[in-house]
Amino acid sequence: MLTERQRDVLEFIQSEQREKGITPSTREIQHHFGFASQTSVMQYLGTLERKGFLDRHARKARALITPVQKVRITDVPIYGQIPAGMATLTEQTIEGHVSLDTRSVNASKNGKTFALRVRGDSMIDAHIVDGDIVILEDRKDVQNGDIVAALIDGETTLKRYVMEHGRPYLKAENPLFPNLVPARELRIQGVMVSLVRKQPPGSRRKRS
Amino acid sequence: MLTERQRDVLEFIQSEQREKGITPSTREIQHHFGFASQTSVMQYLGTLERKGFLDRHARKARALITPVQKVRITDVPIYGQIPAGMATLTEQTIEGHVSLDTRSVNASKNGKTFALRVRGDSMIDAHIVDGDIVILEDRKDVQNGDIVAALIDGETTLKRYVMEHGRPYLKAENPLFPNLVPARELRIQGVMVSLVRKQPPGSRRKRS
DNA sequence: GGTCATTGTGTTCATTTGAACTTGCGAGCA
DNA sequence: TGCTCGCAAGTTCAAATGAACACAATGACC
Repeated sequence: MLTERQRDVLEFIQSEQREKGITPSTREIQHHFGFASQTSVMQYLGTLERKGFLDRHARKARALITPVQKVRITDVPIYGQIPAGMATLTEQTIEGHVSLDTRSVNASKNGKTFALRVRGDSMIDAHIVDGDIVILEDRKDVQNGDIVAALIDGETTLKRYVMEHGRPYLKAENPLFPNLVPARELRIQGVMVSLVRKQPPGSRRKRS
Repeated sequence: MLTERQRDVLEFIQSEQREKGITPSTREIQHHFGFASQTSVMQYLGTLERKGFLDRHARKARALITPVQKVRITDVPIYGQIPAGMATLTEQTIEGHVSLDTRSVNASKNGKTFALRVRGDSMIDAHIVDGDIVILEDRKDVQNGDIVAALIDGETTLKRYVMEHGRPYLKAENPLFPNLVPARELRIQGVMVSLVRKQPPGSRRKRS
C-alpha cells in the first residue's frame, strides 16, 4: 500500500507527534530527511493523504492528523455502577477515564464503549479479579460464552452469558457463586471486549 | 489555581485538540472568545504556561501542548521477545503499540515503559493468561513479590520475584512450572505495572 | 493612596509555513 | 518508443502565525 519511503515519512511524523507533542512542519520533515526542497515533502503528504493515511487541514500550520491521534485512541469512561438504563448514564456517575487504542480494545465503531470496575471475585476462574477494569461494549449480538455486564435486581454484575437448551442464563466463574437464571428478561448492558489491570509494584497480590 | 477565564481558555484548547486533532492558533482562540486583540490570548497562554498547565514551543505554529496529550497518553511498544540487553531494543523488534493513559498504568516518569505479550500459562495463578499484554517498567527497585520479566537462558520469562533468606528466586504462579533459582546473577528487565487483555467476543476463553 | 494581578484594546513586525510552478531522473509497462 | 509513477531539486509567493510594545479599566490587598 505504501512505499518504503512513504512509510518512513509517515513514521517520522507520528514519532514526532509522540515525542514532542506537536506535528512537524513541512520544513522540519524536509530537514530530517535531508531534502533540498520542500516539494518532496509536499508530494509525500499529498500521496499519504490520497491513500488515506493522513488528514490535512489546508493552509493551516502543523495541521497533519495521522491515525495515531485520530482513530486509535479512545477515551473510555469508567462507571462505578451502571444504573437501570444506559440512557441514564451521565457524567456524574463517571469514576474516571481510561485511554486505550482501538486495536487493543477490539472496539467496533457502532457500539458505545464504556468501562466498569470489577468488585468481588465472582469471575476469578475467568482470571478477572477484584479491582480490574473491564471494557465493555453496548452491543446487541451477545454470543454464547461472552462475558457480559447484566442488570440483576438493580445491580450490575459481570457474568458469563451461557445459552443452554435455548434459554440463556448467567454463569459465575467461581464455584462459590451461584448461577443466575433470569426470571423474566435478561438485561445485558455490555459485552466485555477488553480488560485492564493495575499492578501496583511492591504490593503483593493475593493468589486464589 | 486557575481563574475561571483561564480555565475556559485551557478547556477550549483541549476541546479543539480532541475534536479537530490540531491545536488552535492564537487567532482562532481570539475569535472564539471574541477578543479584539491577540494580546489577550498571549497573556492567557503566558499565564497558563507559568502555572504549568501548558507547554509552548516558542515561535512555532500551533505548538501548544496540554496535559491531555502530553501527560496522560503514553504510547507503549510491545515486544515479542526482549533480547539480551535493554540497549538492543530497536524499532525492529516491536510488535505493535498500546496507548494507555499514564494513570491507568501507574507509570513513573523515570523508567522506560514497555510491553510484552505473554506466552504460556506459567502465571495462571496470578491471573495472567496466554495472550495477555503486560506493561512493564525498566526500574531498579524491584521489591519482594513483584512480577517481573527476567532473562533466563536467553529467553525472557514472566515470573514473580521472591526474596527468601536474603536470596532472590523466580517463582512461577503455576504448580506445573518449576521455580527458577538463578545460578549467578538475576537479570531483571522490567517490573509489571499493568495488564491489558483483549477479549474477542464470541470466542469462549478456556478456564484453567 | 499605592501596588499588583487580571483582563482587555490597538497596532505593527518578523518569521514560520503551506503551497504552487518548473525541471530532471529512473523504473516498470504496454 | 511513449506513458505513467515515484522521487527529488530549485525557486517564489502569499497567508498564517507568534510575539512585542503602548495604553487602560477593574478589583483585591495592604
